[in-house]
Amino acid sequence: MVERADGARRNPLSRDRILRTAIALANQSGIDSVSMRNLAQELGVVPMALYKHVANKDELLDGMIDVVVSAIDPPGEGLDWSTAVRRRILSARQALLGHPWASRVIESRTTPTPAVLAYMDSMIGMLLSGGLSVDLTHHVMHALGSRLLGFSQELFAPPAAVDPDASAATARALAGTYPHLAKVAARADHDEQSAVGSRCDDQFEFEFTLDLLLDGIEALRLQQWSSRPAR
Amino acid sequence: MVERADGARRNPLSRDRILRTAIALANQSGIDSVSMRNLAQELGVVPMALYKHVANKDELLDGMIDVVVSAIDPPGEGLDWSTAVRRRILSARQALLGHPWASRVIESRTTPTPAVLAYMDSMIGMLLSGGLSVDLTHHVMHALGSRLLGFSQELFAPPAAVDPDASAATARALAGTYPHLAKVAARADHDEQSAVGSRCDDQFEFEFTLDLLLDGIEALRLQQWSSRPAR
DNA sequence: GTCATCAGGTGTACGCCGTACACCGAATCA
DNA sequence: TGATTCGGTGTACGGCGTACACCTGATGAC
Repeated sequence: MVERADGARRNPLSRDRILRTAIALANQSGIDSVSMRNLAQELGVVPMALYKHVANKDELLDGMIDVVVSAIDPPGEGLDWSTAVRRRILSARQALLGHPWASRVIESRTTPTPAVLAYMDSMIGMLLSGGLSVDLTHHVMHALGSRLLGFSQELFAPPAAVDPDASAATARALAGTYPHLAKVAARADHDEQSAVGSRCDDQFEFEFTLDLLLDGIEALRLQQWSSRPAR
Repeated sequence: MVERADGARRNPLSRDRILRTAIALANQSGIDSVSMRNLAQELGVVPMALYKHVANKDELLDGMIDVVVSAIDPPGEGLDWSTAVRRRILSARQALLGHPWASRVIESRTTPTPAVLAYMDSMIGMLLSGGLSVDLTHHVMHALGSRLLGFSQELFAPPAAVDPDASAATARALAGTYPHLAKVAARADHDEQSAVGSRCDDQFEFEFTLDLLLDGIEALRLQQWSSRPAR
């Protein structure tokens, strides 16, 4: 009997299986629980076995990112550049939304992965064919930054759990020390929650800023803006 | 002799001295080298001694951030909101520029530190007294995000060292796989460097995007924009 | 059919990390 | 004078990434 029922042979390790398991683990238990040891255990294998398929942990993380980024929709056709870019970015956001760890991992990488490069390349293509100059396109890519991939660098993460009592207390304390902040925060809970820490509508904030940028860029395009002195 | 010359007594540990040493260490050797053990050694003390002054490593990092953020200039007086905010943000950028680790640490924190809260509170005050509605101010704070503190979430860090030969080779390889990207990147090296990986003018990119946002916001203010249906 | 090769999983070990806990000397104060 | 407290010490634990030697079963050449 060459085929055994023990599963080890039926389900051999592979880079792909490792990446998919790592992503599932990160989605479910957070990126911190993705250690080589944990991941190996999840796969029913000894930690060092992973190293036959990924060079090291960095490459593992890169691989995870590539899988997620590759799932972003391709650009739509026959749209003006602005709505095409808008839709694609919102699709990227959608793709990353189920992988809350992804943005943090992408940020922490020092070298872009192939899928990210491909995505950026195609995004640049959309801008250029939309009539933006190479010059403007360059600055636009910087301006959009990580927003291209659908996430924004908020200054601090939203509070995990909301204990109404506790946050009401903090709210009052905050109001004393940080009056302006309290004023805005009080408005920020959208009519349905009462505490300072309650959630904003992330999607709205994201689109608000995205449109602010896209509108500004379109205006620059129309006036044939250039960062270099015309000569 | 109560006063000894051995230095241990003359230079007792203190939270402040720990924080300043940690910041210096991070500036010099990178944030990764700021471990409790390393830091203790730097201070000529045993690792556990630190715990008499900071609760744990997270609190240490928070403290480091607070020191840096507290060094941001106070708001200027007698300016229109937009240039006031612009100057303050650029001052924040200046303050963080000598501490390249700071942005990454700030991003990684889940809870804002007092100094960051104070900074944001005063920034909100500038916006409100500049004539922005509470509603608009809220969205503006989200839109500016980490840019408030003078850094932007670039998608990947600049390549550390530039080997002309190697990057010329990569440039050619890139041009095949990512033609649009190569086109923009080729333009991006500002007339003085030749390779793909060469640096952009970070300061220019930062101000470009900042102005894009501020101009857009001023336009919204003028038209009394509101995210809520007027009633 | 036999044997060398080799891909892929294993076991052990090293040097880091953060930090819990018991300890202890010196200063402080009743 | 004796108890208390403050701040630095020493040891130890469980986690991490991963280098390295090892083994084993499948593959391919003869």
